[in-house]
Amino acid sequence: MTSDPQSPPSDHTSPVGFRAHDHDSCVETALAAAEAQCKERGLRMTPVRRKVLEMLLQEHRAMGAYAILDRLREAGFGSQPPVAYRALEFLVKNEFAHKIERLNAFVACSHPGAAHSPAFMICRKCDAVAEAMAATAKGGLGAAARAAGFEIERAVVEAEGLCPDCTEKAQ
Amino acid sequence: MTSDPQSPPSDHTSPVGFRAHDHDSCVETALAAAEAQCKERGLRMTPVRRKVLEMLLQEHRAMGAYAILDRLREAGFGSQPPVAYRALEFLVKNEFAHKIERLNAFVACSHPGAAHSPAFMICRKCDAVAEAMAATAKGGLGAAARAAGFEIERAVVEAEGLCPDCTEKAQ
DNA sequence: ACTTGTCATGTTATTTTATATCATGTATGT
DNA sequence: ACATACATGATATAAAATAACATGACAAGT
Ligand SMILES: [Zn+2]
Ligand SMILES: [Zn+2]
Ligand SMILES: [Zn+2]
Ligand SMILES: [Zn+2]
Repeated sequence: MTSDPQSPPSDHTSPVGFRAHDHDSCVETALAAAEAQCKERGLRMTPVRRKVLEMLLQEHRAMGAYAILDRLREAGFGSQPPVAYRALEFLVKNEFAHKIERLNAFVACSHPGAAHSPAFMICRKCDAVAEAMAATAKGGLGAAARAAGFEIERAVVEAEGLCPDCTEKAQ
Repeated sequence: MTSDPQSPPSDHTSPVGFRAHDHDSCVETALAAAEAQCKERGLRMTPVRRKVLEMLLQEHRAMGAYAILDRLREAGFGSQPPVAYRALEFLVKNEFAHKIERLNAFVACSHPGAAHSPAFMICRKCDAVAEAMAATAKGGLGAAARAAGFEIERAVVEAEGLCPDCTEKAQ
């Protein structure tokens, strides 16, 4: 399923979300990378899990658990909530995907493998999501945390706004 | 209404930024400030809204909508979800309170009045919440956003970890 | 005082998101 | 083949949030 048949040739640059890129190969690459990771770390990339990851990669935007579930049903997998939630739990725990708290939705990771604390830019118009690496330990929050004696273990950074496309269209 | 009639003189160590402080006066001050703000801005601080804000200030930690609703019922207000959600919507919209997305819960604002983009430190053990001012426009995310052509309008920053108290106890 | 418009509250019902639990199935190591 | 751990499937329920509609309070203008 090609979302954009004639995507520009080699513009596969960093903040993946908002830049044109060869999506098919991007999906395949990421899937292969995930499989490799699983082998390496002794994890099981089962059919449901792979299917969910594939969907998230294809969409390249945040998807709700029940939207995912619908597609799983169509694809012949189990059709009850736990099926989707369990696959998502696996993908999130192992950092193949992330949860966007603000949307109660999920998105494929753009930096698989690399241990990271992600920051997201979420377009409020088209729901596109781009993932950047966040340096939580630095910056104002890190300083505030140290001052307060708070031990940061994990951080959620979600910026909402307009993606380049939607900004243009809004002229 | 004091939730704790014989509260010890100065051991009311609910964490504002995880620091002991005179909570009663902190609540009263904040409530008064909110009322003043409302007058100034032509908003209506009605009984339900005041009660909810008071609860959030008293608790000084994240509270779920349904916990709030329970207390509203006890206090003789309406007992159906919209009652709580509407009061919360008002408080959040006008920045007297914030929603903690990660917890589906709400917390009173620690910097009322000041226009701000908050960042939270949430203790995973005791649920205490401290609010810091975030400089989203600066920092790595701001840079990434500018590079990607993304217009940040609003940002959620939520750090999870251990507060000083819980860190100590964990020795 | 009466009318009108706006905003707030209350209630019912429903939707959306997420888990708990138990039974069954599948891979893996011995 | 057996024991074990892990995955899936299905039923049921919980938790969080909203839609829709009726009623009530209140102020502004007449
Ligand atoms: Zn990632
Ligand atoms: Zn957009
Ligand atoms: Zn605040
Ligand atoms: Zn704590």
